[in-house]
Amino acid sequence: MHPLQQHITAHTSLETLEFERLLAHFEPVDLSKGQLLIEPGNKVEHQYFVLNGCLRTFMIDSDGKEHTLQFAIENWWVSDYISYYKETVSICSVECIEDCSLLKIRRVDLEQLFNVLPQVERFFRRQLERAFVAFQLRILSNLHKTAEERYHLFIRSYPHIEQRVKNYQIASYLGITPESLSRLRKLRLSTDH
Amino acid sequence: MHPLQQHITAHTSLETLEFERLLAHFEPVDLSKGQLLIEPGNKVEHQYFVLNGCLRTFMIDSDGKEHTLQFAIENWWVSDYISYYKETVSICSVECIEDCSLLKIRRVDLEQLFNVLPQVERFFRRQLERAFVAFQLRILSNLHKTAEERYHLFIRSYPHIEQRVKNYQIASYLGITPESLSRLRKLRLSTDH
DNA sequence: TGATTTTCTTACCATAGGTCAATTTTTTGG
DNA sequence: CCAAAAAATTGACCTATGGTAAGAAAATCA
Repeated sequence: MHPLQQHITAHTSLETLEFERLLAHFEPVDLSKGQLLIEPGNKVEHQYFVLNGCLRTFMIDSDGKEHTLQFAIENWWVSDYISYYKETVSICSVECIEDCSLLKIRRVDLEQLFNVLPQVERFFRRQLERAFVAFQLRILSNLHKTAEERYHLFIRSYPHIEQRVKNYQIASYLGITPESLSRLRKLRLSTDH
Repeated sequence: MHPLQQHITAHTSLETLEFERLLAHFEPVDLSKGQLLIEPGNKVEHQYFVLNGCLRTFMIDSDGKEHTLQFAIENWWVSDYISYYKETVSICSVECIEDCSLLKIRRVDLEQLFNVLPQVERFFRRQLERAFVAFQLRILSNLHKTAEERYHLFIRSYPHIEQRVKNYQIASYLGITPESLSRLRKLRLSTDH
């Protein structure tokens, strides 16, 4: 079964014929490590399903510092969702941390499909519910957990991501400097938590 | 026009007959200032539309400190969305900051309605898109802005909320202590930013 | 494989924001 | 309208994390 079909049907029932109608609107995108899928200042007309590889959505602030909003690996969706939904130019970058093989779909095409395939709209609504919950939990986590607790929560929650990304990228996801992360990691090695 | 109908049709087209079918599934809830709409440890089966009043969703951590996820006033939706969507018992409280008049709908009823009224599902999907964007922006904001910047962003973004809630509640939304907020405010008075 | 670039670590000092405790101000409810 | 409770402020001190800089380690690529 197609990885996208498997992914969708894990969450929402969808006939094979319906899936094929949906799939027809996706186009493959292949990028190599280091390339940018989305650059700041452009319209964001697509979202992307990850077949293979690892990516990161991040913002560069006025001091030149990077802030990571999300990582994405196989079977995750990625885009600059702020700009995708607001229909504004991107404020974030999406970079390939590894060589990537993606499927892209245009927002307007997807919204057209919602009119004829209600189960597709349902899938994306549920996807959004899960993402929304994840971000609410992350806000709570940032509000009351220490950097060390957030780091350990991160590696427990995403062990397969931790191994594929740089520490400075994890630091920018946690909201600390690479130096602070390095200190936390050192601490942990000696006290074996 | 009913405030809920006005709110929905501002975002998604919906026939009056469809609206009435939806409205039939809402029930009024009236609470007075200080009462809890949702208490930790219970199932969260409803979400609520605010007709009148002001509420706050917050979590109490293991140190007894409060962390505010959202405020809600007229024409906003409120619940403990983490538990509502995950279908787990609540980890958050929702309290009435003022006397409140709400309309509640049960999640299972709403999902039934999605099957017969696609425009209702569409409305809630779009609602979720907007909320998702707001939370992504808040994450970015927490990652790189100082407490002072976040405070001023808050009062610029929600001037009508700022006037209706306590400073310690704003502090717990920003992720700082009431004492720190007090110091920021003092600073600002003298340097008129 | 070796040279170059990138990432990670460490040390030292700086600072935003936290903690605690006392006081003042505001709000609440009888 | 007043007493009590809640909220806000202030001051003194503290701590987690940031900033900077330099060297070590790891990754990249010609």
